[in-house]
Amino acid sequence: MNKQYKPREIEQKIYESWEKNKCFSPKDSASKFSIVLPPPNVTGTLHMGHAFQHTIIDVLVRYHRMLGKSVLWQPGTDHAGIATQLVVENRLSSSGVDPKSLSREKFIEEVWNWKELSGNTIISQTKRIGSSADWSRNRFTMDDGLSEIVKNIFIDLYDKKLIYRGNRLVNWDIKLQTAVSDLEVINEEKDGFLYHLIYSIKDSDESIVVATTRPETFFGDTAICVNPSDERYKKLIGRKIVLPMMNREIPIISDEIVDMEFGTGCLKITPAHDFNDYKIGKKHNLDFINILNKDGTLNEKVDKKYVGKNIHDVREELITDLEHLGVLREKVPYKNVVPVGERTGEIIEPLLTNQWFMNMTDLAKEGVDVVKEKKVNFVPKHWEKIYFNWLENIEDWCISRQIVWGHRIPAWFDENGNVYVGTCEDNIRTKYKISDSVKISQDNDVLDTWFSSALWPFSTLDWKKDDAIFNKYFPTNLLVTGFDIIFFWVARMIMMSLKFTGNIPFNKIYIHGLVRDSEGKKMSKSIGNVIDPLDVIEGISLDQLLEKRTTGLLSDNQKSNVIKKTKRDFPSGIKEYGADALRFNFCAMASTGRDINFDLKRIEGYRNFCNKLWNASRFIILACNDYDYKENQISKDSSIFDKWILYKLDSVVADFKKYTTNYRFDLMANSIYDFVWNEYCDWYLEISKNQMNDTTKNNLIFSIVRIIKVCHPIIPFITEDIWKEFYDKGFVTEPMLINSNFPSQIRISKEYDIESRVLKIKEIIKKVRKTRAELGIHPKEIIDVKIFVKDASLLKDISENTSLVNAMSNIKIEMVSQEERNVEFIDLIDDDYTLYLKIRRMIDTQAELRKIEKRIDELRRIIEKIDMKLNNKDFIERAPSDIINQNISNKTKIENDILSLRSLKNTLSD
RNA sequence: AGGCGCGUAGCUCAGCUUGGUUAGAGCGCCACCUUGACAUGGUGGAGGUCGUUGGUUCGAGUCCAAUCGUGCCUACCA
Repeated sequence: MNKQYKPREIEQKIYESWEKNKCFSPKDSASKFSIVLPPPNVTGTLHMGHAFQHTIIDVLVRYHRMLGKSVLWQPGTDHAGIATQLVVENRLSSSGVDPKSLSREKFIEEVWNWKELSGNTIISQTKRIGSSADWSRNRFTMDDGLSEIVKNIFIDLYDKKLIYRGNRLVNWDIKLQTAVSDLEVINEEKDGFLYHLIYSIKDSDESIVVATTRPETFFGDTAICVNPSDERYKKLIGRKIVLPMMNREIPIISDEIVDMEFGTGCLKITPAHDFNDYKIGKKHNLDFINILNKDGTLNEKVDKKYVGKNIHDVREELITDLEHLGVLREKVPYKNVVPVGERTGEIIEPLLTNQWFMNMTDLAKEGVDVVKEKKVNFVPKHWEKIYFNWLENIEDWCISRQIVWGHRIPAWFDENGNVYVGTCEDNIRTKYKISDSVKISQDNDVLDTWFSSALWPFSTLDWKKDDAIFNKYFPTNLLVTGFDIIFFWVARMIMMSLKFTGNIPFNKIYIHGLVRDSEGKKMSKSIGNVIDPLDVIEGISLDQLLEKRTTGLLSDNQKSNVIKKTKRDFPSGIKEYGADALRFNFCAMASTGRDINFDLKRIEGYRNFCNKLWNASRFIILACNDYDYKENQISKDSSIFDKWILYKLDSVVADFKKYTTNYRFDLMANSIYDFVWNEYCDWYLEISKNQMNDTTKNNLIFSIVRIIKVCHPIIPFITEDIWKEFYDKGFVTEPMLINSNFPSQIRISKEYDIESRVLKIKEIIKKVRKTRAELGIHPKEIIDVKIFVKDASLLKDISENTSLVNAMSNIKIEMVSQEERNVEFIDLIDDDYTLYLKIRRMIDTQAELRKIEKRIDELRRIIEKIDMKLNNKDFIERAPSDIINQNISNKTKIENDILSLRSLKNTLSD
């Protein structure tokens, strides 16, 4: 074995051997554990969020696999309609091809080509972090099988009248020229103005003033609305105003929705271009005047001068015109919220269009019920509120998109606009008895990507195709995902599974936090603060990192800042830490759903941990080189230390189980870290050096094998590599760790005082070390120590282990049978024993005395506090007796400490 | 505006559900140590009035109320 742990040399080879040996396919077993991967975008690359999520999943998957279950981790990717289409369009454009010049078929072919080219990137990256998904079952939402299910489900929902076609106001992205989901619209606060416009009232000299942030929509106004109880305007209700420039008459109506306090208390209504106005328009039966073309230009319904101009460009021009006409009364600065398309950054326009909708009322109710009935549970629980809130306010889902990459809607129109839904043209003609003479053509729209994602938990598990697979693995045990995706995925998966399989898709939903940069900012290409998980695994030079971070920035003037920060935070780039360290870090940071601030120093710590584990294994291999290990069991004549370490290891095993059930991966990681480093390496391995007999050798091997197993789900690569060494040495018989069994508790000892006995010995060693360090006595100088032991069991333990105590604190110990008072010695006093240290040489006496005084004062204050409790009648009467006893024994202990300190003080003062 | 989090050591975070050790960890810092698994290491240490104020209680980092700071989500009054 190498002296140093080098992840680069082992990780890829190990992953290949797992794949070659088909380790990720489910084993045959009665009990199962299954999980579907929320499909990542096929055009994307792996980011920290994926890496975090995959780590959590993989820990659970590997653990359950080691428990001997049939484990299926179902992977795959999502076709991401709009995002993918944009990528391909941009590629075509930059190679000089106008995407719009291609036919639908040709364009789709281009997308498939691109998918073949880039679609595997994220998969190979996922493998690089060790994900043990069953790649032989990899699925893609546009695959034939999945597409078939999508189509059939659409038809079924249509036949059940849950999907319908309607002319409604939708969020329209004028750049993409498609409807987008309101989840894909970001509301941004922007500086704007509140424009006060004067409309004159027909057949009178009077006028009315409306306030608006979007004056350009006035071309489409079809009413003015005031509050019915507004004294200022009451008399005007029912009158008409004349729309300036247009000379169109529109009524003044009234509705309680109008806030009298805001603006002028007078609202212009543009039903075809505003969601609230739409509702008012419906309620009051107003005209709906659409003033917009699909590309965002104004149509012939507006003043001639403005026809063909982009609605986002005309505001200034229009305001000038209105000012000339005397229509503009004032312009008040105002912060308003503007809806912006997530993908394009374009202002989203509400637009009246024909779209396909899914009625969500009943589906949502069932989705709420299963969570209320605890059939589906969120971890952490508070996310269910978010879930309820969304489902309880849900509107019908607009499922059609005006793009070409995606599942084409299985609907056909005849020349009169009648709609027919079926699997194909032939099916339609039979189903609806349409003769061949009638021309029909398929709808050009495709389905929202999330429609197919909603089916993912059952469509990927061979629903209606392979009952054996489906019945075995569905419902899945768990969904691991980010909170930002609760609506996109979680809610819709639940609703669609209930509808079509009659069952929930998973019974637990673990919601993890966001991975942020070290300052807590969201990682984003446009801010230039992204850290790629692959770069943490394999390392990256500063130059390459700078190049990565300065491409894709929002603006050029950010560049120098990004360069400065990157140089400050990563002066020599990023070192190679390996996938295991990254995974351990994610586990350690995964507390109760909190966001993670990504800290490289922390990763380094876990890389060091890997090195520690590596070297502990190496030590045991070297130490046991001559030992013929064949019995996988505990020797009868184990020392208390042998028993103690197995006892501690047992509780780590128990912890692991507990922390998988309550999803506390941070505590799991800490439990392992603390045990391996602070107990096993710092104490047991050091102790073993002083008692390197066959029993200990046996116990070293027995324990390290168990440790490697327990560590494997978190850090699979290094443990599998160490396992190979163990296999070669005959420590284990199973060739691959991934296929081995997770340790169960062995409940090693019936001697329940083992831990406290070992603790005593550790305490003696630590006391000596501490005194030595405080007095500045060189580590190499052997101190003469006498010990008087009152407790019989301790007396036995010490006499049997004097050489060990000597070696670990570099002293020469002598057992004495009575108290010794001697000025040459300082006393370290405890309940059960007193230590006398012969200190010949002292350094900086004054500083030492000051420290001792300070410490004595501290301890006195603590005693005062305890006394206050003990002297309090209420405390004695009301507090439970074990608490009182605890306080009493603490007091004794602290008093002993003070005595020891006084002895030290006296010795020093002499 | 409403909802949900967060505020504990220089930094990143546990601990709060179920109140009771001298409030913990990693990193960083200081001193010493190139001892045969590991300097990606060892030994020891310094560092915290648990955001603030009140309340409940024998006892509050933990429960309650208020308040300040901060982050996110939802909805928006045009």
